[in-house]
Amino acid sequence: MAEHGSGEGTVAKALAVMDEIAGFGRPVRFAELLDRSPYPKATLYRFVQVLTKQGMLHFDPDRQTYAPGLRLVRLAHAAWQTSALAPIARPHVDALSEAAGETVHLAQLDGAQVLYVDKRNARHPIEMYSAAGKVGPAYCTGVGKAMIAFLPEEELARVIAQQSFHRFTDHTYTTEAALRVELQAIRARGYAYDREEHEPGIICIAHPILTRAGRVLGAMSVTSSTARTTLEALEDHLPRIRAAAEAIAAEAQDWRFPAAAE
Amino acid sequence: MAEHGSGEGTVAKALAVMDEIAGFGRPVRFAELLDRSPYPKATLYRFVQVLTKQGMLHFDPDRQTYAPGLRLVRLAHAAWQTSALAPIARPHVDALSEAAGETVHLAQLDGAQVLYVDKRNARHPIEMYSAAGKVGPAYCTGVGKAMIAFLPEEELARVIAQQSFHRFTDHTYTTEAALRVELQAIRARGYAYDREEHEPGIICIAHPILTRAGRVLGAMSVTSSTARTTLEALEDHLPRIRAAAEAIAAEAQDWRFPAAAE
DNA sequence: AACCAAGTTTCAAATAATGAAACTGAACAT
DNA sequence: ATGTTCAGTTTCATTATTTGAAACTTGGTT
Repeated sequence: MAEHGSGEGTVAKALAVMDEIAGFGRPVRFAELLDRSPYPKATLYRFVQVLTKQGMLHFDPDRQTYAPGLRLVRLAHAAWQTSALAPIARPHVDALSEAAGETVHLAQLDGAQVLYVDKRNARHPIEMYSAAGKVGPAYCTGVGKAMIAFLPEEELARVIAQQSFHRFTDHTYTTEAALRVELQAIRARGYAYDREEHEPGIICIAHPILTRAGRVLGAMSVTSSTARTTLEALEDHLPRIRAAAEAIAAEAQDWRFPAAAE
Repeated sequence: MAEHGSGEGTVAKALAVMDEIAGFGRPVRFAELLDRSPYPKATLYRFVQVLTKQGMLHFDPDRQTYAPGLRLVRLAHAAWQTSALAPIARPHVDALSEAAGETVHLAQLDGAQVLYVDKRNARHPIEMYSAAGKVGPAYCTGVGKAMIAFLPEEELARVIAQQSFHRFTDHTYTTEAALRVELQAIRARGYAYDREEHEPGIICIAHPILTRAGRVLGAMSVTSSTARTTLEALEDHLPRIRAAAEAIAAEAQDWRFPAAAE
């Protein structure tokens, strides 16, 4: 009856193992995993076996290492395509980066983190998965703040509770109170700035993407560096960003999937 | 003791549900899923609940639909990055498409299917997830044939047994016997052609990526259309393709992950 | 108000997950 | 050769999770 701490479902545990492996950022040996894992050898072993047989992990027999598997890439493809935001936003992201001549990010909120779902880079035409799939902190990025500012209070509280408030730069807001003041300003203004809060020299202007009902779908930002421009200059792009964000919201809202064709 | 047919592990079942949902290619309602699912209502319900809580599925409360979730995108990012092939191959894929002025595909074998892990398009600079993550048949694509031709017999037999041999075009090989002859020719030649076997008007030349020991890592192709060129003309790119494939193989082979930096 | 369909909860029985310990086998040292 | 260590694998009685029929709730429809 009473929660005993060990009852969170087999699926959840298996996925935690996936996260662990993905977190390494490189192929790992079983023993390395075991060190970090709360599970006994036999249990972890079986998880890894099952996940490998399922294609969620790939085992390299030469090096005896495990890495996230191809089935994930297949599933993620479906996730991206099916998402109500990313495919719709794509042409707008393209157009915006073209017009602004700067890097454009499209992000969604994934729990308490920011997940970049698309990116268009100004110089190099684009960066692939390296961009899509990356996560970042919500409390000190333009897109992060633009999204959480418009969350209902209950959810916002949950998200804030999970922020690390690590001081990345001198400009990082490192307390809930300071962040709350900033979020209030963002709500009043309608969009967010990143004043080198996450990375020195990197600034951006970020706009939320909201449904008519005010639900947060994502955010979009135009990013540059202090070496190239200023926040004031970036603000020139505001009308475009706002227009793009609103267009995306409208399309995402009205959108129904076409009846499955072939 | 005896296999009872119903014992394949909870994790496997949950992943089957994921596949089912991903297969729809659009957000689905619970009832739709239930129709196609072998599980009773309560069981499927719990799976969907758990997967949603885990972020593997996303539930749209407005439309009451489920779709693959953001956690997948995060995990797939790790899969792509960690893969011993894709990140290494990227610059080579870039260079090859630049030099050839044609579309370049990078693929791996995922079970009996071809999974495209990267793509560079001649005209538009690139296509995102829409390309990476896509799957195709192994028996009638250039990259597919280039890979399976170099599989050890035992594995090849298993893969061939899983091919549909659907006739996509007049040129599709539709029997195992015919395919076996073609694979023999590919082994002799060292690379593969696609003579409009999958899509009318689409031709390509595909080269396997093999370790020194002969293990299949993937394949790479230069693709064009009969409207623009001929197979003979495409063959001019062979030296480049071969060089790229060999360079990738060499790098992938020697590659150790850098000691985890920050 | 009665009906229906979609979604949610319950609970005893059936099944699968658990993990300590024993085992295997390779790599290396003696 | 022989022993030692360590990484990886298997076993099996115990434990706790999953299962699914059925009952229930909810919201929309006739």
